[in-house]
Amino acid sequence: MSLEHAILGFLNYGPFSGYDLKKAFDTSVQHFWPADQSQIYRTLARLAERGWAEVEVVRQEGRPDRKEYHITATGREELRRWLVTPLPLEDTRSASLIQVFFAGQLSDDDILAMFEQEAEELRKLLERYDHVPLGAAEYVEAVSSPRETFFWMLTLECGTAVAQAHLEWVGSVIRRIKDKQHPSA
Amino acid sequence: MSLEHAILGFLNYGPFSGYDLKKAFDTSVQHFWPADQSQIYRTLARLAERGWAEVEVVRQEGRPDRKEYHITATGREELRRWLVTPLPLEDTRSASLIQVFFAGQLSDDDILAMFEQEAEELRKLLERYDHVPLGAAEYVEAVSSPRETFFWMLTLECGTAVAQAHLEWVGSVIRRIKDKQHPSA
DNA sequence: TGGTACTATATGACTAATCATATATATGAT
DNA sequence: ATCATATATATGATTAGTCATATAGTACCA
Repeated sequence: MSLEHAILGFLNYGPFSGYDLKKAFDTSVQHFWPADQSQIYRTLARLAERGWAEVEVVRQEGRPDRKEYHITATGREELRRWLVTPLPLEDTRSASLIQVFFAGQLSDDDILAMFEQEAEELRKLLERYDHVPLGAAEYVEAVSSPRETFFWMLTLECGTAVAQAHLEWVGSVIRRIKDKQHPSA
Repeated sequence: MSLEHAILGFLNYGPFSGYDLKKAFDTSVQHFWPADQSQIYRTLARLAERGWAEVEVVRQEGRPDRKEYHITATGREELRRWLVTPLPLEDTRSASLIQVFFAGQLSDDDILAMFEQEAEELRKLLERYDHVPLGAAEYVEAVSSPRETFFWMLTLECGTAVAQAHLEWVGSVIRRIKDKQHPSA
């Protein structure tokens, strides 16, 4: 499971609580692996069960107790093993391409609206990508290794490149439909 | 649920059995919506429950009976409603980007191997895309509307454009690492 | 005193999808 | 004979992920 290994990746930088992890996910890897709070907690419990992490309950003043998870030697081995394991290409599941596939029976106006809307979403996505580095700044400082930061930024580059290509394709489709360069029946 | 509507889309062309649908999915929309056989059957049962399709048992000579599903008027309405409903951008889940994110701790050789492997997978994917039209030819003939075919081909165009952009990004990363244009620590 | 917000963890219910497997009929090849 | 293959449908078990909700401590403000 990938979430397990993403969490191990963070734990390898230092101890995290579930609460910490949720914030870390939301500000750094959310654009390619969104994580649900309850799933993070359940996965942490599983990591402990498997011996990949150990729990330390930390009392705090003025705040509820935290359960800090520390990566173990076995956990490090498992992380390393997974990081060098070739992954099969994940298969895409795009509901919006289902809409495109069956769009022939809609009017050109409906279709145009559909694509315009998708273009709009993609532009918003690209803008959100622009703001990720600000959110991740905290973790960049904490780890503060230019090498780590380089690879963090690569993930953003990838998302941007793919979204841009997608947006360009949508643009080309809109142009063709506006110019009536597509079969009407 | 998208699978429901993808199935409705096919039923709108004519009656299908679960067996037919599985073949139709595998040869036409699999590249953006792979569908499991057992899930198709369960979903068909649900479509009938909801009144979006009706079952007709067809006896055959020399073969087991087929259960043909026919779309109903309500089913057509539902399909039409869904097709014009704006969909939120689905969030990406890329395990391989998790690997990239935490790749900093690996050696350059390990990292290079990882990206080379991904490039290889993407090239294979692009080649598979080239062969989709042949598989879909049967359905192109059955429906035989240039307009329908146009939108079918658009989904392939999209997949190709995105995969190509992805591959180009991987290539640029490989080049930078080979040229040592990245932080070593 | 009440309200809100933040920190922190946890569980129950559900859904979509996958995997393995079962069942049955018939054809054609070895 | 028997084995593989194609046609055809179905169920049980499991997993990953989502959503809603519960609980509880503390702080700060009105």
